[in-house]
Amino acid sequence: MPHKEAVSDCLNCPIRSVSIFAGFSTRDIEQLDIPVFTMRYDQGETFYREGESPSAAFTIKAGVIKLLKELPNGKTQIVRLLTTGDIFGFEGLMDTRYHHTAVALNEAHVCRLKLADLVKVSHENPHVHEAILHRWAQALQQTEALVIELGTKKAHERVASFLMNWCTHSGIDGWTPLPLTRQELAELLGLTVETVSRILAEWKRKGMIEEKKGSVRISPETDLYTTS
Amino acid sequence: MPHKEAVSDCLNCPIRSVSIFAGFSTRDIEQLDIPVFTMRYDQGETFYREGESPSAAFTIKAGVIKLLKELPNGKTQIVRLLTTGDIFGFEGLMDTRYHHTAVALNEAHVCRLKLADLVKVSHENPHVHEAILHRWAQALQQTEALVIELGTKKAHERVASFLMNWCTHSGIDGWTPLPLTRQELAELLGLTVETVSRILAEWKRKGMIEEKKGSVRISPETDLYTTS
DNA sequence: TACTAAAAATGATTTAAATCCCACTAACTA
DNA sequence: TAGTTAGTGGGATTTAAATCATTTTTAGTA
Repeated sequence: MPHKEAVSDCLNCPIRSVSIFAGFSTRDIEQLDIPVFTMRYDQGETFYREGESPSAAFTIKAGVIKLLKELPNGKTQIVRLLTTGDIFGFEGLMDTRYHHTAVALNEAHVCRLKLADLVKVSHENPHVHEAILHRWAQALQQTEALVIELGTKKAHERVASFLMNWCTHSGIDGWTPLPLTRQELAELLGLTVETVSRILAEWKRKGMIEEKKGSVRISPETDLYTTS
Repeated sequence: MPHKEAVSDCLNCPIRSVSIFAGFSTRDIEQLDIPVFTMRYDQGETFYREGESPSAAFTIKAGVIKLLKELPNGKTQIVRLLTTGDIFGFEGLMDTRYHHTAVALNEAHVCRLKLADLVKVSHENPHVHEAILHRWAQALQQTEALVIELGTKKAHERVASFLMNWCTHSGIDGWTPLPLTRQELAELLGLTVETVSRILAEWKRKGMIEEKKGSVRISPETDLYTTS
C-alpha cells in the first residue's frame, strides 16, 4: 500500500518550476497553507480506479504512471503515460468520477493534493487555474497524437514512433529506462503482446535496438522508421 | 468563401445557454462590447488549417465540422466531429498555432470571436475561463473515447458504435442526417473506404440500417453490436 | 542454488482488413 | 439531356496482425 513519506516542502521542491505552482512567488508558496504530502507508491500500486469518487490529485516527483481504461469485453487501453512533472487526477475538479485507473509502473514518488484544498487555491490564484488549463491542453494533444498512431499507422510504425519518442525523454549514454512490459506496450499501442514481442525481438536481432534490465537503447545510426 | 452574415445578437442567441457565455447575466451580455459576427461557411469550406497562426475561435450555431490532421505520408485522421453548441479554434488562446484543420461538412453557421477580444473577456469574466476549461475536458474525453475505438475494437464494432452514438444526436422519427462520406468515416475510424462501404452495404442488405439522401436510420429492434 | 512464476520469444495457422480492381449510380454542369 | 465526376458497391488477392500453442528466458524467492 502507498506510504506517506513526509509533508512536502513545496518551497524547495525540485520540480516546482514545472509544477502547477510554477508561477508562484516564494511568498505565494509560503502562504499556501494547505497540507501537501509526499507519498511513495510501489510498482503496480493503484492510485485510484475509473469511476471512483475523486478525493485527491497528484503531481509526479519521480516515476512513471499509466492511465488506463478497462472495457466490458475485458480489454484494456492505456490512454496516457505520465512522468516527472506531470499531474493526474485533476478531472476531480470538474467531475464527480475519476476518468481512468492510475497505476504506478515503477516506484513512484508523488505529491498528493486534496481536491477540496486545490479548489480553494485554484479559485484564489489565477496562476493555478492557468496552469491546469495548460495541462488539459497538453493532455489533449498527447491523446490526439495517440489517435493518430492508432488510426493511421501499422504495428511496426507504432512501436517505432513510441520508442523514438520515449527515448528522447532521457538518455545520457543513450540508455532509457523502459518500465513497460510487452503487454503494456500492446495495451498502449492497440496491438497484441505477441506482435510487440516479435517486433522488438526482430530489432534486437538486427542490432537496431539493445535492451538490458528494463532499459532500452536505440543503436547509433539507426532509423527505426525507414527500417520498419 | 465564407460569408459574413450579421453582427451576432448574443442576448437572444438560441444556443446561449450552452455557449461559453452560459453563465452570463443579461447585463453581462450587454456589457460584452466585443464584435461577434455570424458567418456562413458552405460545405467543404475550411475555417483554418493546422499550423496557421490563430486569429479567431468559433461557436457552432448550426452545421457539422470536422477537425483533422494530415500526415506526411498522405493519410488523414479526423480527430473530432463538432456540432451545434460546440466550439473550436480555442487552442489559439494558449498556442501560436492551430492544432487542426477545421472543415465544414455541410452548410455551417458559426459565431466568430476574435482571439484578442476573447482573451480580454476571459480575463475579465471567470465564467468564460471556467467554460473553456470544461470544453477542454470534454474534448479530452471525446478523444479518449476515440482512442478506445481505435485501440481495442475491430472494423464492425467501430462502425457500429459510431453509428449508434451519432444517431442519438437527433431523430424525431429515427432518421439522422449523416453528412460524412464513406471516405470521411474511414478517416475517422482508422479504416479504408472499402471496409466502411462494405460494412454499411452489408447492414443495408440485411435491413439493419436504412439510408436516403444523406440521412441514416438504425432499423427498429436492431442491435448493431451483437450483429456485427 | 534450486524452484517457481512471470515475461518474452517464437512457430504454425487463421482471419480481418488492406490493397488493387472495376462497375454502377447519383449528382453536378456544360 | 448528355457528359463528366465523385461517391458507393463489390469481386479477387494479398498481407498484416490476431490467435493458438509452446518453449525459453528472466527475475524473484524459498
